[in-house]
Amino acid sequence: MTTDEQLAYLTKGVEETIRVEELRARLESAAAARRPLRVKAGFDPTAPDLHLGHTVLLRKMKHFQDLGHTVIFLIGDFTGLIGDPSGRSVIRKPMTPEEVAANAETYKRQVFKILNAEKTVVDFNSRWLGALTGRDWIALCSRYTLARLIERDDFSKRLKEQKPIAVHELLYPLSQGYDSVALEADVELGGTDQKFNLLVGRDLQQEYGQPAQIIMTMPILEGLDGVQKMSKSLGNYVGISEPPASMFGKLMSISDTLMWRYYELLTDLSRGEIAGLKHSVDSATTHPMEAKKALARRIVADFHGPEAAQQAQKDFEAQFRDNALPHDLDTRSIILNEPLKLSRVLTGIGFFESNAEAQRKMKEGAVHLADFDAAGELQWTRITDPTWVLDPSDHSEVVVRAGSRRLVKVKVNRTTAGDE
RNA sequence: GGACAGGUGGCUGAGUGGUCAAAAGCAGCAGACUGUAAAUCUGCCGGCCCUUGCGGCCUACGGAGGUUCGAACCCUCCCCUGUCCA
Repeated sequence: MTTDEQLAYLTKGVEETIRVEELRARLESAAAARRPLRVKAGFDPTAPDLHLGHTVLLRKMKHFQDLGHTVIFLIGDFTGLIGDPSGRSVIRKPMTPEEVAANAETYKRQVFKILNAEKTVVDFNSRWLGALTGRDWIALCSRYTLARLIERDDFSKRLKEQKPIAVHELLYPLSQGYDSVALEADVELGGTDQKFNLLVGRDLQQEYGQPAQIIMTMPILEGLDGVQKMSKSLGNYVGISEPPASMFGKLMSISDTLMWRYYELLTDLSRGEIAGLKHSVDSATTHPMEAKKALARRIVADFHGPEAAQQAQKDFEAQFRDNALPHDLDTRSIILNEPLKLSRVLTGIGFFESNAEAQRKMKEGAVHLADFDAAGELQWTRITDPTWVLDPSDHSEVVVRAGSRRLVKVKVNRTTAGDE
């Protein structure tokens, strides 16, 4: 591959590269020296539950691996104590080594669905940051200025809005920058929200007599709501370990506009191919829902394989188009000896937060029970009476649905006498 | 250390003695319409209980006390945040 081809491959989908010319030079010198580049990306140790938003970055890391470079998957177990100053933050409780190790394992299990395990170095920044002495910290801090730190968007914004900024938060960019020094990183990847931290790394490396790393920022993926970034805490995410049906369903619920963004960031289709598909939808040749199904199928296949993706689509169509039950219907067992209000059952299986909410939703007509009639046809009955009672002697199992997303089969078991 | 301004439900933000479980907006959930899309309309949106009623009870407006028949609202002390001065 020529350098130009490599550049095109590596910068595809990237929001910003600082600087492309430096990357070119670094690629060339590395090739000449037969030395792989050291490519670093940091991850928070507290959220080992990866979602599609993370895969945008992981894909880019993989591209570097494809070209033979070394990817360092850095777990920020030390910086995790500070917390990235993206909100108001306090000093977090240190995690035990066991917790960190457990999270790292979880990471590996998920990350290697995309990354090549053999070409990935997993490291922890507590290895060097934890070893710094007080003097080392002072030395590190002396190499940067307050004015430059508060240039950071989060800081200047909070300053302007008269919101608090704790002093330790200033250490976050410095610590992350120092990681690059410790690792002698050639390239650091991150989301666009990481730009400031990545730039600090460039500066600090030069302060410590190293060539400045090239930084590449990846777009932040919007969550299912299409507005806020995909995040677990906002609940607008698709986890990469989720079962196929759930992934498929969530992807089908995104807006048509967002669909194109997902096509761009979560599939391997080229821009040209995507544009072609979009044109086909715009000209009413392809129904938008079909385009969305294709997207969902593609993404599910990435993590579960094509057969599972195919099945997920079939189930989806059965459930929402034909009003049937999915194949892998969730089943919950409950113990019930006495008749019990359905509202309590619904709260018990986690459909609703409280009995009060369950009753409210029942009144609103959100709750349905499924039964098979004499002809074996599935019949849905809407239960709007909040006092409706489930009698274990009438039902050994019921299928309940609340809203469009909550659907489960409840097995009603009775304990034998004296078995409490 | 001083002066001043603030701390209300997931967020923004009204309310300054009873009619306040607390306006309004956002977010969320549900219903209708659909393609589990968008837009729109409607309802809900602290908890518990039941006889599901414009029902009863509990908890809640930074914390602790106090005044009052009654406090998010008044008083005292404390904690927290910001601005300016030092």
